Amino acid sequence: MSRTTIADVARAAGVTKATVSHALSGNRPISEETRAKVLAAVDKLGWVPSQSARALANRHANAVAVVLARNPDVIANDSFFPAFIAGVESVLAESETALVLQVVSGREAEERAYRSLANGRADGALLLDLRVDDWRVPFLDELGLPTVLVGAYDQQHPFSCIRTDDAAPIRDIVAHLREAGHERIAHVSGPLDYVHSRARAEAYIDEMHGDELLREGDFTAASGRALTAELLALPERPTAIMYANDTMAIAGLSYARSQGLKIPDDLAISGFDDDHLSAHLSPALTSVSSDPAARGRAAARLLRADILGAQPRTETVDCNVVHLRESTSAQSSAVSTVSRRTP
Amino acid sequence: MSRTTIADVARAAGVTKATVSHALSGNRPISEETRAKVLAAVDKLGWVPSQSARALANRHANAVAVVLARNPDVIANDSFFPAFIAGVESVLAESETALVLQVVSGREAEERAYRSLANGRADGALLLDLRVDDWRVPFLDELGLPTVLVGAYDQQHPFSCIRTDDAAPIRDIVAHLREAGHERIAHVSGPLDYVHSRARAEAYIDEMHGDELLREGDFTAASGRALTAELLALPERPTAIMYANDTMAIAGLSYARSQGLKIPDDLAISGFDDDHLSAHLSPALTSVSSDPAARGRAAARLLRADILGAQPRTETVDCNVVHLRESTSAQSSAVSTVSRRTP
DNA sequence: ATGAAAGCGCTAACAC
DNA sequence: GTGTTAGCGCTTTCAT
Repeated sequence: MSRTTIADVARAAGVTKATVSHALSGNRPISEETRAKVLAAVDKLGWVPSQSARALANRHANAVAVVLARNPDVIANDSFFPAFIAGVESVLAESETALVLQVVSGREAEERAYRSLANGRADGALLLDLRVDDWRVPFLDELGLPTVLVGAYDQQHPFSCIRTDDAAPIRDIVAHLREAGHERIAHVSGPLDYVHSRARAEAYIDEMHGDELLREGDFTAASGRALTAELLALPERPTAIMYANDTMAIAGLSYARSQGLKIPDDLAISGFDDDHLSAHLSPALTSVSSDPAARGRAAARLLRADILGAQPRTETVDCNVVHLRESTSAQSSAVSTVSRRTP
Repeated sequence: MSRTTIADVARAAGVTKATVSHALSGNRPISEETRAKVLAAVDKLGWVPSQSARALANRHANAVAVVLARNPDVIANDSFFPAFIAGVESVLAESETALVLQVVSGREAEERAYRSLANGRADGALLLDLRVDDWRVPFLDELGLPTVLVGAYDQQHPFSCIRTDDAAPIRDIVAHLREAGHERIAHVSGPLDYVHSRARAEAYIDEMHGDELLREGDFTAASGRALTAELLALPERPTAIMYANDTMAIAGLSYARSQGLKIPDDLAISGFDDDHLSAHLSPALTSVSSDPAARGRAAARLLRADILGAQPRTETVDCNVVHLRESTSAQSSAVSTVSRRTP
C-alpha cells in the first residue's frame, strides 16, 4: 500500500501539490528548475498517482470495458475472443489504458455492470456479440458511455462501429461448392439473433433461394453434432454442410464419419473462424479466417477517438479470407489454400 | 454520464447522504421505514454508486488485476489463458468484482502497471507465467499488493500459491513411450526460465538420466518446427518427441511428415495443454489436459480470501490428465483415451 | 510562475 | 436511528 501521496512529493520538493500536479501534466508553465526538483522528488519517493483519486477528480478512469454476457465455458472455447482482446490491448497499451473485463449473467446484472462502468470504472465500452435490436445500444446511449459496436449492426445507433462483411465468404464457399457439383448445400448457423449469424444465414438463404436446409445451432459441438444428425437423416440428405464455426464443423465431421460417410467425397464440410489447428486436421478443414486481432485494434482506436470527443464513425475491417482445403474438395490430399480477399 | 449522486438520492428520500450510504451497506441500524424510502429513491433515480469515489473513500477498488508481459500475438494463440480467465471470472462475478487486464511490454512498463494497480486500480493481482527467481514476487511484496502465484513457485515467498504437478504427466508419457519400446525420447520444452517449463524439463531429465535430447523452444510453431528439424538431423535421431504444447507438437508433426516419416510408426509425438481440436487431428494427438478453468477458479478464490485478510496458503490443484492417443501408439486407429489422474 | 482552496462522490467518525 | 462533518488524493479555478 504505497502511502506516499502527492502531498509527500510536494513537501519533499518544497512546493505545493498544485505545482507537482502541473509539473507532471504540463497543464501550465513551470520553470525548468522547479520541474526538475519535482521530478527528482517523484523519483526518489517512487510516487505513482492514485488512480482512484485521479479518476474522481478527472471524471475519467483510464480504462475501457468489455462486458460479456456469455457463459464462462463458452469463452474458454472461443477462438475469436482472445485474439480480439490481444488486438485491443496492443492499442490500449500505448496509452497506459487498462481493460476491464466483466462477465455477467442475466440482464439485470449486465445493466448494473454498465451503470457502474459508466460511473467511474471505465471511459468507454466495446460491445461484442451484437444481437438484432440489441437492448444495450439504446441503453448505453442513455448512459452516455462512449461505445464501439463490434459487428455489422444495421439498426439506428449513435455509435462508432466496426463492420465486417460476413456475407461475402459465405457466397464464396457456396460458389466453390457449386463448382464442385454440389446442389444440396446445408448451413448450420449460429443463433440467429446474433447479427453476424444472421448476416451469414441471409447470404446463404439468398444464394440457395430458401432455408430448407438451414438449421440454427449455438456454436457448441453438441449442437453441431445434433443438427448434422438431423440433416443427414433427411430423405434427400445434403451433400455439403457449411457450419458457422469450426467447433460445430468438426463435431459434424466426426458424426458423419461415424455414419460411414467419407469426407469430402460423400459430404463436403466447411467451418468458420479458422482455428489455428484447422489446417492440420485430416482432411484439412475449409474455413474462413477473420483476423480478430485487426478488428480489436480498429475497435480500440475508434473507442479512444470517441472518448477524446471525435465524431462516431463506421469503419469496415475487411479481413475475411476463405481458405479452401481438403474438406470441401473431392480431389483431396493437396492442401490447397486459396486465399482470396473479399471485395 | 450518470449525473445522479448519492446527494440526489438523499434529497429524493428526504434523508442525508450518510443514511443512504448506510441503508445500502447495512453498516449501522436503519429503520425499516427509511430504508424503504431510500431503496425506492435509489430505484427511481437508477443510481449506482460511483466506483471511483467509493474506491477513494474505501481504499479498495472492487477489482483484481492480471498483468501480462507477453506479446499480444502469443496471447491470441494460447489455449490456457482464455479458459483460465473464464474460471477467474466465474468466481469474481459472484462478488461483482471486475478483472483488470493489462498487457505491457518491458520491465519498466510492468513496474508502473503494478504500482498504479496497487494505487487504487485493483485490490490484488494474479501472477501468471512465473519465472525462476521472478522479480515480481519481491516487488509485489514490497508494494503490499495481495497476490496469488499461479504455478509451482519454489523460492521463498509470502503469497498464496496455486500449484500443479507438472512432472507427473511427463513421467507418465515417458513410461508409456518406453512400454511401446522407445528409448531415444526427445523433449522440446518451453523457455526454461518459466517454472512450469523447467519442472517438466527436469522431470524429463530425471527420467532420461540426461538432457542430450532436450531442446529449448518458445511455444511457437516456428520453434517447434526448427527444433524438430534439428533433432531429426541427429546421427541417431529420436524415435519419439514430447513437446511442451500442442502448437509446437503439430508443427513438429508436419515437419516430420514432410520428411517422409510416418506418425507414430517412425516417430511418436505428444503435446501438452490438450487444445480442444487435438483429439480430432489425424493421428489424434496425445496430450495433457490441465483444466485451466479450475485453476482460475481456485486462484480467484484464494485471492479473494487474501484481500479479505486471510493467511496466505498454498493449494495444489491436481487436474492434469494424460490423454494417450494415436500419435504415440503404433497400433493407431483406436482413439484410446486413457485418462488417468496424476497422483 | 506559484500558492491557496474548492471540489470530485463517497464513507465513517463523531455528534445528538 | 439519523444528521454533520471531515477526509480519501488528486485536479483546477482563482488569486498573487
